[in-house]
This record gives sequence, C-alpha cells and structure tokens, in this order.
Amino acid sequence: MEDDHKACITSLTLGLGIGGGYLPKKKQNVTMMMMNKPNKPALSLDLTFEDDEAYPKEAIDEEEEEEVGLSMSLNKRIREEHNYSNNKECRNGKNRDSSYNDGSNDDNNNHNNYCSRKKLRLTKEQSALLEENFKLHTTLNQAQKQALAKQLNLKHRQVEVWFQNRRARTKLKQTEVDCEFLKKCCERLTDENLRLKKELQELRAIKVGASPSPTPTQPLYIQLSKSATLTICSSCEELFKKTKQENM
DNA sequence: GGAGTCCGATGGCTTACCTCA
DNA sequence: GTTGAGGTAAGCCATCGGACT
Repeated sequence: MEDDHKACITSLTLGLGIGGGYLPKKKQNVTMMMMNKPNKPALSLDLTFEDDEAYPKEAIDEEEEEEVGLSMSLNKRIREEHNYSNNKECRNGKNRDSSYNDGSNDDNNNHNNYCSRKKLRLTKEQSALLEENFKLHTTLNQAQKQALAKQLNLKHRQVEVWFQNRRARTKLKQTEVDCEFLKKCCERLTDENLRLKKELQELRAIKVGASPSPTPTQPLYIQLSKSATLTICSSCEELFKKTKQENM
C-alpha cells in the first residue's frame, strides 16, 4: 500500500531558460558543458504531492540569491574602487568608436554633451525608423549600423546602444510575459493537484469500504482499473499503459 | 516638488576570432 | 602544423542618471 502511494507522488517542474547570461549561439551548448553549468532555468515551479522535504525550496532560493547578490555587489565594489563619478569625469565610452563624441551632431537637436550627460532624446521619426529596423533584424552588422546611423543622423555608437537597450528591454518584457504565463500554469496545476488528491482520497475510501478487499499483492493501478468511472490525466494514463504492458 | 518610469549611456565581463612567436 | 599568449571586436548585464509624467 505504501509503495502504491509513493508511485502516485507527483512532482512537476516547469523551467524557463531565461537570463542565463550571454553566450554566442555557436558555442552555447559546448560552453555550457565545459563550464559545467547546466542550462539552469531562471524560474522554476515545483509541485509535489507530499514529498516536499526532498527539495527544500529555501535552499534553492538562498543559492540563487547569493549568486545574484555577488554579481551585483562586485559591480558596485569595482565602481567604488575606481571612484567613478559622472559629475567629476567624462566617460567617453569604450574606445571602440573614437568619433562617438566629436560634437558633429550638435545641430540635430540633440546637443550631445556627454561630459555633463545631457541626454539625447530621439525624435519620433528616429524612433520609428529604429523600431522598423529592429523588427527586421534585432542585431545589425557594421554596415547596417553605419547606414542606419547615417540615415538617422546619429552616431554609429548611438545606433548600437539603442539596439542593445532594445534587445535587453525586449528580453525583460518577454521574461515578464513568461513569468505571468508560468504563474497561471502554476495556479492551474495547483487546482489540478488538489482535484487529484481529492479523487485519490475518494478512491481510497471506496477501497477501504469495499469487501472483500483486493489481494495485497495486487498493485493499486490494477485495483483502480476496475473502477468504471476513473478519470486520470494524460501523463498518468501513459504511465499506466506502460506499466500495464510491462506486467503482461 | 517628490516619486516613479522611461530610456540613452556607461563600465565590466565574456567569448570568438585573429595574429604572432 | 600546433599551441599558448595577447589583442580586439562585439554582445550582454547591471547600473546610472537625465528627462519626463
């Protein structure tokens, strides 16, 4: 009986592979293996019937939080160590594009003075064209960036940054959508879990009440299969069929 | 005018790729 | 031909901070 019960312990994990950090597509799988980092989902839901102690949730959460906390505090520490101050010093970017802040764009209503961090606001037309291009390609090559920059009367680096931010924010939005979806899944599965538990209890009650009781060697699924109105979920049904075949 | 949000910009980090000894 | 070191480019992430609501 105990074994039969254990066979019914159900756990469900939904994983969402988001936020694993950047890895170029080509080497993604290989690198993951080399780094010994399985593609750990950033968000996972775990539903179990009774065996929750096997996977203490707190342990996982603490691990995740520690990781995030470490990377965040490291960035801050580096910044503090180098005493970065936007007011005190001019940050000219990453020396990738020395022409970035050459001031040649000042007649474009942008007045890009990066030392005082005067913020560029893209015009509606510029934004629209960038959006249009983003729909076609979420990443651009050098030539495309140059061409678009020229077309928009912006710096190549500004187009690059816009695409970078756009990708990041699209990803964030998608994560939120996925998270919402998974929440709903979780709710549905919790309901289903509850329903199945109830059903199991009812079936147990029937079994206890039934006389004569089935032979103890008879597994529960065989006993249950005699129940004419039994409803089971598809995954249980698969398992049920498989086990039945194995026992034939 | 203070709080919240948006978004352009930045520095750090990682990886791929190339060159050269 | 192979290998390891060093340099560079490009992308992502976390964060900042000005502008706007």
